[in-house]
Amino acid sequence: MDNLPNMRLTTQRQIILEELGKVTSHPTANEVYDMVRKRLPRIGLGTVYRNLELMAESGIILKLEVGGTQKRFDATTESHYHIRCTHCDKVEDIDIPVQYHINEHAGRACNYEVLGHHIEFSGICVDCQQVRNEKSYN
Amino acid sequence: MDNLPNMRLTTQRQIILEELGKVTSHPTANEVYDMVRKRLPRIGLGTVYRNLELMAESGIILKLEVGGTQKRFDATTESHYHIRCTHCDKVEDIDIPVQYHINEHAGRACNYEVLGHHIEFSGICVDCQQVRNEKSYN
DNA sequence: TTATGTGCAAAACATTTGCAGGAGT
DNA sequence: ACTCCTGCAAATGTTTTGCACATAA
Repeated sequence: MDNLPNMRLTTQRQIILEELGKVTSHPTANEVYDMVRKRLPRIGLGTVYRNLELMAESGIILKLEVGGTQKRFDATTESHYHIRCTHCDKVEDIDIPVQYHINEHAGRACNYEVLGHHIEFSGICVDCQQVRNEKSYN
Repeated sequence: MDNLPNMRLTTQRQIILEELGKVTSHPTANEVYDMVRKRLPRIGLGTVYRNLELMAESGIILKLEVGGTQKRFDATTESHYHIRCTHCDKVEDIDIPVQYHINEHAGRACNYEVLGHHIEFSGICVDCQQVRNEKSYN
């Protein structure tokens, strides 16, 4: 945040960043709002959106352009991949090596100036597998 | 559509499918609505949404869970990847081989039952590169 | 005939924005 | 002081839904 000129260090920004840093989930703006509101009850949802957007632009957090209806945010900016549960829509990190070379691959295959890529796996998380198994015993 | 029991072959469905098949772009529901409305002026946007969703569920079209604010749809159901322009938000197919094996990779790395994956590249399309070049001559 | 589908309009969400007052620098 | 930022509320944009009527099977 301090690497951006004209970006003030407000209480709201500090707390948003702190709360985002506390979790390993990939919360939506609304979830961040709920977390932050416990410490700053009067904060506005607009402020949360504005600041998550700004921080993502300046690169101190990551905005996940994943499927689903809501954007998600992540305090970790290192490149990594995600897996989303098709049942409960939870998003988790997945620990497989990032395929840096496929950007060049893609660059050769199209006329775009390729900037990056994101791999999103879909599957069924352990919790939802469990629920399914319990159901099949009925 | 005919592989689904209880799914009637209505004029609306046929035309939605036909129009989607005509284009190689990856139209949003609203864009499909505009295309279809030229032939069926009284069709409702809700009908378009309902049917795109149903067809995607039954596997005769593809719903792209890409970034951006709107869902996009594709008459091609074969697995392939996409690139999205970070300037104009256009989505195009990208012709690099699908990495079937990385699902197994992912399966070993997490406890999910991995169902599939999608790679979304981001970059700048030729049109937007052009615009940028023109601007820099000012 | 009857379950399913449609058009229309309203509702439900997610996100953005305008503005007057508040707070970092 | 002088911007930039915030809270609030209203606006916007996308998708879903309720319902009475229509229509494919």
